[in-house]
Amino acid sequence: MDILSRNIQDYLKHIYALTEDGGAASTTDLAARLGVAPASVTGMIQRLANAAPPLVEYRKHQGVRLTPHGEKAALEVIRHHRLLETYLVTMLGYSWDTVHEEACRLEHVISEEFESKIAAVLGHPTHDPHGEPIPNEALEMPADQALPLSALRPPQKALILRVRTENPALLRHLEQLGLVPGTKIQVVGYSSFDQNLTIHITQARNLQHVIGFSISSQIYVALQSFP
Amino acid sequence: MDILSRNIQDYLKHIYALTEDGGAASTTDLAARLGVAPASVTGMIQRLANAAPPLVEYRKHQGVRLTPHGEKAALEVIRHHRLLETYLVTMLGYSWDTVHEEACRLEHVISEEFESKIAAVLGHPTHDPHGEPIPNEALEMPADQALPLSALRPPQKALILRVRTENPALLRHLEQLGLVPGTKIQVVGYSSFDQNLTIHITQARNLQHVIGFSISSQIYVALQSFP
DNA sequence: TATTATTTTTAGGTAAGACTAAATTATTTT
DNA sequence: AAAATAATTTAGTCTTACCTAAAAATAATA
Ligand SMILES: [Mn+2]
Ligand SMILES: [Mn+2]
Ligand SMILES: [Mn+2]
Ligand SMILES: [Mn+2]
Repeated sequence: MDILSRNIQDYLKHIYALTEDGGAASTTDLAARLGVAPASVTGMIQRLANAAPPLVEYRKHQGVRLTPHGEKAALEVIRHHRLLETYLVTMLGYSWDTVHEEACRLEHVISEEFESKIAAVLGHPTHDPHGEPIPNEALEMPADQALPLSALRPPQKALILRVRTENPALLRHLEQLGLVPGTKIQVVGYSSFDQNLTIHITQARNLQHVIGFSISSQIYVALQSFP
Repeated sequence: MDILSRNIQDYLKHIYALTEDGGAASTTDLAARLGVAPASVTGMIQRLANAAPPLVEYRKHQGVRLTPHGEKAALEVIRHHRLLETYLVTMLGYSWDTVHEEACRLEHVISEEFESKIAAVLGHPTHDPHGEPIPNEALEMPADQALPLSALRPPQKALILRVRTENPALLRHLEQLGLVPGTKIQVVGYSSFDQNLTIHITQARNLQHVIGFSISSQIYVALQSFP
């Protein structure tokens, strides 16, 4: 298993995302993310587990997690992806809702030379246009203590760090609302019935929005010191 | 045959190159260029000929040529390739002997948006770093009346237009000799025994090189008006 | 705990695109 | 024209990566 096919690279990338916070990645979740039948995932998972060296650790019906080898390979793809997104937005004027698709194709074919050249041109960025951390050249992921906006309650204040979606329509929506990385906000309302949050955008005088859980759980923030 | 696989795209590109000056492309030549067994080429050619619409015209043992459909597809890939090469050299500092490989992978995955963005950034270039013409947006190939340097005899003068090789070692060699697009030269010697040409570089006082046919036939020039 | 419902795996198939070895066809040479 | 050589095609396999349908295992519910 010397050179990894682009399909395998995508599998590893998605397994990484699904296992980032602890648990194992289930067959169904992977199938949904990859747009593929669950049976196909089972087949691929078995190949990844039987590879030499193994890329995932797998116990039937228990889901998968990455081995150190698999994680390294995943981080390499993720670095490519996020550097590319940054490059496309910064240097070629892509909008943040369209970069993902392009980067998802390019990530598998660029050389290490290309990677290091765009990293240099960009000044070795640590975060992509959505605020996602970019692993450094040694593939270490910059740590941050982000938590989902959905976990906040009034009157907590926070700084938006990243937006964890690739959905172009949602990204355009968030941009319209001003809920982008770098924005300072305050939670000013919460409804326990539907989990809606009312968000006030600190910089703007009377701008506030009511957002549902499916949005607030995708936005990651850093809590601001609070008197 | 709606979307063409990258393998098919490469086949079409190489068929274009082999048929550019008239004739048909033979199975063996294609196999050599693609780094694949002749039998594999036969298999692929049959698929290309039976596609709807057909991409090549094929008669057993007679070689192939592109249909108008196939040619359009080939030119699309060639435009991608040459724009990419130009971008990599101009914007990312690649050297002209290393761009080919990178462009050959990227050409199959960039979107039309990417194509038009880099074309715009570069100011819609008409030639790539090797002097090869870049088809315009309508996929029309800019015409030029280039002829191989190997066809010249003393004391003809010429301007180097392009270098038709992807061989990194040869490209580095030519750069060293100063035989790059834009250079003005004069043929000052010819040996009918080995077809060697002695080339004088006009700009430089006493710089001249003896080059063999396998090099001079790869360099394309425009004849300079001659008294 | 027994029965459903959900999730996951197995079994059997397909399509691309490559390979090798053997068979054919074309082209040269004698 | 026959024989030898070179080029091309056919036949039979292989790998990757997907699919559907059926079987099996796990989780949820009565
Ligand atoms: Mn991808
Ligand atoms: Mn991103
Ligand atoms: Mn290519
Ligand atoms: Mn070129």
